[in-house]
Amino acid sequence: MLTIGKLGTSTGVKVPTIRYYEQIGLLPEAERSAGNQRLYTHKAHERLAFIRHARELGFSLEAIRDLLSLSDDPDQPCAAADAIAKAQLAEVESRLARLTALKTELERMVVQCAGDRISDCRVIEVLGDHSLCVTNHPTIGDAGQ
Amino acid sequence: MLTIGKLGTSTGVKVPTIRYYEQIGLLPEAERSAGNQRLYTHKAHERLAFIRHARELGFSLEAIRDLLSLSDDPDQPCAAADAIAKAQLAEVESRLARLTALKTELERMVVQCAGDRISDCRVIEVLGDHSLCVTNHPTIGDAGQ
DNA sequence: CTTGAACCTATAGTTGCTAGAGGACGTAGA
DNA sequence: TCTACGTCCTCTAGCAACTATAGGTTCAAG
Repeated sequence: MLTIGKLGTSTGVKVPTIRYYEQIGLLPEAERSAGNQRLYTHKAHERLAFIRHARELGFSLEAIRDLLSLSDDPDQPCAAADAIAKAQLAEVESRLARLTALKTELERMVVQCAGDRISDCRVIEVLGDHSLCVTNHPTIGDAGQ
Repeated sequence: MLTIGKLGTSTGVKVPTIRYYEQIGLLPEAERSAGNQRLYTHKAHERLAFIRHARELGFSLEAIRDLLSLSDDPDQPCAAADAIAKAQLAEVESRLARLTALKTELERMVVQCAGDRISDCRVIEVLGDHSLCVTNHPTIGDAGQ
């Protein structure tokens, strides 16, 4: 049986984060010692490691909740888990594409400044005039409330 | 003079977001019509377009606040603006590197499932066992409160 | 002159934590 | 046995950057 601190160090998840996961129901309520301190089994360690790994891969807590409930029921078809992972992959690919475009633009912006005064500054200039921008970005909002 | 709705559609920023930017002081308080509705000048449109463009490039509102105060004062040296942009570029490059690694791993995960039951599901398997993972991720937490 | 879209304020909710206050527990040494 | 210190407990509030909701006003078209 591990204390919350040991569980934290062994999984690489901060103590308040573990309590938070319990609070939102991602982890079951832990057993308690005589003095009311949480005690964790090997199973809990595995579950938390799963969560942590999925978080590293960018899965939302909601997606992880779904994956956990799938893995709790190993006779189910695996299509649902696959779909979640594929959605995640699509997300990552789209973020990747956008970031690559941003990187290009930032590089152009930063290469050098024409002058040494703000009035000649390429950074400010590019940011102020979208038409200087090569890339196509999605809209931030769609206006109208 | 534009209403907030027109300003929103013309810049691609949602109406509540514009009000939010005013509230946190990124945009100056707008003039009001007789009926207390906000009215925007061309200057405000430019400023909001600048903000929006910078947000698209991933700059934080704090960074944008700094850039705006720099551009309000065009005789200052441009080094500070350059530094902000360079920091942003470094950020983007680091996110890009991590995302690329994640993509590889997700692809491996998704390629196909060995079986059609969860118990054989590669997605669940990979997430449950970090040692199946090739890439090096940063820790989510450093444990201990 | 009425309808309905667009506006107003104010407050609360979102995601995924993190930080702080104020106190109890647990263990090692004096 | 005492005491000190690290770890634990609960609870509440805060972070970014918005988004949503409630309940009311204004404005332009028909």
